[in-house]
Amino acid sequence: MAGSQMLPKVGIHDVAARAGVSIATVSRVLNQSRPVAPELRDRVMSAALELGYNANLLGRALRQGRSHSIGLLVPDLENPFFATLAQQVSRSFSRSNIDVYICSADNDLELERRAIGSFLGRRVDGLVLIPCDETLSAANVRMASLSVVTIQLDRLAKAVKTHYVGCDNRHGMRLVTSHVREVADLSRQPVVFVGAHPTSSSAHERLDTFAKAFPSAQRVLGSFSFEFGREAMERLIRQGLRAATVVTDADIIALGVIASGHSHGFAIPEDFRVTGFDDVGVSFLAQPALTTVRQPVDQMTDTILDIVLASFDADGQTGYVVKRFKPTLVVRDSSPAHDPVAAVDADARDGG
Amino acid sequence: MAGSQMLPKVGIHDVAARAGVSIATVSRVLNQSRPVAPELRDRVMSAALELGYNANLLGRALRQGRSHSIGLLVPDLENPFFATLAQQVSRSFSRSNIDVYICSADNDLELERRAIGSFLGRRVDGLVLIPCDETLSAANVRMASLSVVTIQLDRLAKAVKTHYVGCDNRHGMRLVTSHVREVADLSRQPVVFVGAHPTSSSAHERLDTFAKAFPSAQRVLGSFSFEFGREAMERLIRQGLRAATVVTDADIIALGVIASGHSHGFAIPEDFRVTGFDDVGVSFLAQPALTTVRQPVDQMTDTILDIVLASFDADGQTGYVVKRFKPTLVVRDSSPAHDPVAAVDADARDGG
DNA sequence: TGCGGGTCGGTAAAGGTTTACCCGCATGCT
DNA sequence: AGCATGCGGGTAAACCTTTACCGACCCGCA
Repeated sequence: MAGSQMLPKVGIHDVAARAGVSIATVSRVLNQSRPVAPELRDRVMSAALELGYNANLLGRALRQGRSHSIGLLVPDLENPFFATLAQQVSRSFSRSNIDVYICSADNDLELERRAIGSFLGRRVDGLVLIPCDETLSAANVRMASLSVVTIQLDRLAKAVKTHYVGCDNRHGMRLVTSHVREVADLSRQPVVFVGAHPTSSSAHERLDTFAKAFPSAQRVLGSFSFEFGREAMERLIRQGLRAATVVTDADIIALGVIASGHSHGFAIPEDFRVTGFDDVGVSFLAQPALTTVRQPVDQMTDTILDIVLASFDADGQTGYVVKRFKPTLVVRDSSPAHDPVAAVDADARDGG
Repeated sequence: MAGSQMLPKVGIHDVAARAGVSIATVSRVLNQSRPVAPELRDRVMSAALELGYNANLLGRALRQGRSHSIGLLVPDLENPFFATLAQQVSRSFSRSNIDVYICSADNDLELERRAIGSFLGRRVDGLVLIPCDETLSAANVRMASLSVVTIQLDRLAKAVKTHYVGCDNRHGMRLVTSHVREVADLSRQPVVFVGAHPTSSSAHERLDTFAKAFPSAQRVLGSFSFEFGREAMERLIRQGLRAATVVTDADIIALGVIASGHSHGFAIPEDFRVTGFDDVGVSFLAQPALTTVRQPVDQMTDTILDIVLASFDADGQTGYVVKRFKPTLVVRDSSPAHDPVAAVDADARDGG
């Protein structure tokens, strides 16, 4: 059950034999780690080419103690925000010729543990983690951080010291609440929160900040998914809600909310205003385009690259980098700046 | 620039020393590769536990010639269909304790080549590829297939023999065209195609089949992205199109089409009917819910697992597995079965 | 001419495992 | 009692690199 002919694996010895030199010379030519006489160099190069030599990175990593790769562990690839982060981390690191290997923990602590263990066993040079759970992932993150430079991304596990790169969720949510307050005050319509259970630091921080701004507002909690957004909205409508501003803590949830609103014949933003968080690709294509909070993803992933590269040189224990980027509010049609009617006009101008 | 204290790496020798046995015994205990006297076994186990031993998988893989991992290379993680495939491949393989490492080629042939080279260098036990380009990826795929069991997924590179798992795109598109033809014939409205350039086999097959069914229909071609779907629809509307059935070859494109239609004030499905392909998670939340073609993703990834496992036992060159699953048509509101008015009633029944 | 130093090739060790092979011991059978 | 057998432990080789170290050679300078 394999190809027509699996080529016999060719190693550095084979190349050396064919070129009539020692393996050391081959290695030096291939890695340019020391000058080699032009004639030998050519012989080695063509031998390698003819044999189709492909270095065994296991041997190299074993010897060097470096694998030229990092691991990236996300809780769920189907969450488009994490997919975007993954793509962008790959992009940032590809510039430095460091392979990025992505794993999904599938929102499961045991899988998260296993994946981290495998990454460590394969001696990745760095580990970027988006922990599943604010408290329960702590042990997993700690295990990683003891062996390799570890950067938590977007979410932060409690009580474990590592580098962290994310956005200022409290600031982001404050942008939303103050944006939302104007309309809410004028219309005297309620503000409700639909978001993930605060079991991840980002959900936690966003919910906290919302609760401070609207202490008595109703809150419906669930998971980071389309389905939950939809169910939550169904429930609210079933409870008799007919007009409100719905603040969510993730675009995917907001999309579910909007879908449910539509399917019940409500108009957005006239009946319900909706806001998201993250600014994933789809959100500006939602109908209506989603007001949301944008995170500077490429700056974030560039910072991660910097941390990893810095960890290579200075292996003395410097402090931990903790970087929270300021997110920005992107006001779109799902929750217009002032009153819905004006916004509809703006939309018509824009679209027509 | 590291943790408080990076623990010194503990190897099998350390465990052996602490347990007062030889490294062979340690290895045998840890892998249960041969029976060991209970007393020694316990000593080894507790020694390993106390030292926090974590096997170096590089050493193991080097020795065994197997890494207990496979690579999965996708063209673009931000395409939700590929994200779903990736997630599901991970799930299937996690049951067999084989790590799945995901890389994104970012739709770039050179990155694709590099990623495959790295996977091979790290001696993955199998490689699952979704080639970027039907013709230009051939060399990359071939390189992989010469070294390791290679399965092409969803897309098939021309003129290179490997295993293949995908869906019957022609059948899927025929389901769409015959579904669409009824309405089109009645309403005498045009049918247009909006889809990706036929540079991948799936795009190719879908376009082909559509063209056979509607030879004179207009076609707008671009990339597998929201943005393209939107631009294409903008262009069509600018050209004066006011009512039509828009057949797309991917849900993400369909979502772009719908968004653009909405933003110009058209009603869907009354003015424009729209169909997608793939049935990604968002599509049933689209407004209106998207008619699309569903691929049996979990069956597909289970098949991949079977192929890889089979390749472990029988390393004699058996033939290649080529499996095309029959997709199914999922009719939703974006393109109702018969006439739009009836469909709106159905929607109301369903939603209310 | 003799010697110091620089250049560059080779030899061998090291990195962490698994496993083929060997050996000692105990057991059981004749 | 003697021998075959088998169980279970250890030693060392092998997997594929990189690289420290050595040594040969050449050049230039005194």
